[in-house]
Amino acid sequence: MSSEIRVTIDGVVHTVASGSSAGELLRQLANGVRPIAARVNGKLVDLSRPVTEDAAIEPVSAESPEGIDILRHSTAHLMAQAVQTLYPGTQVTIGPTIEDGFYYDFAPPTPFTVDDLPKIESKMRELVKADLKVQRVEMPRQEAIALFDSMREKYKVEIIQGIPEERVSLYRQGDWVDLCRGPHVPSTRYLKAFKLTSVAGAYWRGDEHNAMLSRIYGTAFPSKEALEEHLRMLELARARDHRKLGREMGLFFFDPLAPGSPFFLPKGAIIYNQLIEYMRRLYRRYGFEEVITPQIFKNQLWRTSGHWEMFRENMFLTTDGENAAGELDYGVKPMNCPSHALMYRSEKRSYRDLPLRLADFGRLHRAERSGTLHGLTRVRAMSQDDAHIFCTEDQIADEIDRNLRMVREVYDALGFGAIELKLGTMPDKHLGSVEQWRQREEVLGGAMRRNGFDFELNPGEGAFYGPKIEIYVPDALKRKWQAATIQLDFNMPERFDLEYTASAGSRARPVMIHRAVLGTLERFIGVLLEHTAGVLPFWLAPEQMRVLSLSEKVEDYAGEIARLAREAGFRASADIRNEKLGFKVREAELARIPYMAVVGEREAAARAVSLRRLRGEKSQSLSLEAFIEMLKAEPLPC
RNA sequence: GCCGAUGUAGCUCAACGGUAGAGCAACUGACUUGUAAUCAGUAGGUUGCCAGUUCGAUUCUGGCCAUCGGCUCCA
Repeated sequence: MSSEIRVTIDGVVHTVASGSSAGELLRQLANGVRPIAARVNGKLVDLSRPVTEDAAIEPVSAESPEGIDILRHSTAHLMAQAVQTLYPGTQVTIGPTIEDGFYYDFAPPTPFTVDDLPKIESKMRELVKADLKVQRVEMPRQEAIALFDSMREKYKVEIIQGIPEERVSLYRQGDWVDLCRGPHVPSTRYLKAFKLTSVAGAYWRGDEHNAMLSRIYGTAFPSKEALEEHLRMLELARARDHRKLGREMGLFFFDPLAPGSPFFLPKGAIIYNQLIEYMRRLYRRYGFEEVITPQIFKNQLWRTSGHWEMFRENMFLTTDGENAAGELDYGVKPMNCPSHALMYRSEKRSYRDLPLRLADFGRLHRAERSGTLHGLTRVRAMSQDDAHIFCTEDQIADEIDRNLRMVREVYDALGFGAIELKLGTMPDKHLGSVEQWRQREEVLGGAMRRNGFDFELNPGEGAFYGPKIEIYVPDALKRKWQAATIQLDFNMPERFDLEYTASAGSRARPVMIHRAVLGTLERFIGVLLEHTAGVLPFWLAPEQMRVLSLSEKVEDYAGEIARLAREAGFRASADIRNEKLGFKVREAELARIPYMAVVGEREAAARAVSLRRLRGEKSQSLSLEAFIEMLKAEPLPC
């Protein structure tokens, strides 16, 4: 073994003694850096890691993405140490970092509550002050199992038993130790800016049949300033919560008598219906035909479709009252696909009819578990911009293309920059052969690539009847919600025995594609409100223009302007109350009205308006005709 | 459904084992207004619901309902 090695730091090669730590080498040979970890030959390691071979060494700063991740992971350890110190008998499980923070799942004698957080935080600060060295220890797997077994950490034992490597690494700080791959900060004193944010229940290994653990969420940053900035951002995001905006803007409300079922007030209904009208215009261009289908079906339909088996617990069941035994022999539809299958089957179909694209804004009801409801984004009563495409297997690729183009057009038009696509692949329970699945997954993947979409795999998350494209959009707090979806279905046509006559006169089975672009309108509106902070594009704004009068003397003129705007097809009103202009402006701003037309005696005399735009700094004077023309020039997305 | 929390006037929030209060909104009046809140007055509540403890419960306890943060599920 050579006693000298060559290390490259900042592009300069140094010859040094083997065995110095990465931290020492960086301190001596790199200029003025204060790393919390190091990257040696591309691999993240502790600063204390000895370097024993030729290597390129880079510092990892607390501010770098990897550094922040290490900081958060180390803070999770710090929290676990504090928790086990304060609550003896608590077992540790896992504590990963997540976007913007970390969590750690514990098995405590009694679940934690938010009241425990300040106590834990102050114990963490004590441990930071104690400046405990964080040391890596490697040992054979069996030895680690014995160690954690002696500590009665049964979850850790289970985790290590699942690790294939023969040696595992542990990290020790003070008298506390945890299994961990690392790396970590050199000492607890590096952890200066953290906050515990919430507690939650979480199932061991994410399975609801397992024990419920007690999870504590927290976050950490390289500096107090960065932490405070993050907390400020969270505050701002909460101001954009669609539930808050819905109340403030008078769009919708909920009543405990219909849990999970929004009531859309007149203004909210405008947004809802404008989105539907937008989709209808697109349908004309993209070749969809809208249909209207029943709401309630005999259970026989759900047995045929498979919903009885797969979805019954999420269905509202009912009866027409004529059933002598009092059975719930009808089900309220949770999806439109069975109706469309019946519609397909209502006529003899030829290959010349395909693709048949049936669109449906029908109302759907799903008995979602009570704990899962969430404002407009997770509801029990909803409509989707739903459609089912019946086509031949050869037509699938074209249809996927068509729908991906539609997705792009819609999300661009509505200003969603950051949509996330995933390909849900073959689940454990599936119909069809692995080869068929791989080929069909490739059809979807190929279509996404062809249309210039990046996507990730969502392994095993396809439907049992076929793979699917899932499109996610984030809310104000970066939670992802699935909106658009495109799913291939080879099962439903089978169950309903759907057929078409092929060109050769033979019988063939069509493929069914389930797809939605906005997804559920309720959810979409929720996410859209959070994206726009309620400042909607002109065509979606519930009230597009409001005339603000300065005094009683111009009441008539104000009313006339609103009337002219309404006659031109706009949603307009006049505020002729006895209030100061500032007050009226403020209310119009809070209602997010795109245009405010201020009129006083000056404007009335000149038949003009003083135009103020929403969130506008200054006003602009223009003639009444020019103003109406300006409204008319506002674009529709299509 | 599970874990934790919350529920007081339309909204945002106080208070408390002994008759529940503010700001905004609503209503009435005055002011006649120039680009994000004019002033004054009036009215508004079985403190989510149902039990229990207590001389007395909005407050303490239990159950239920709803909501919020997560988990699971999912558009």
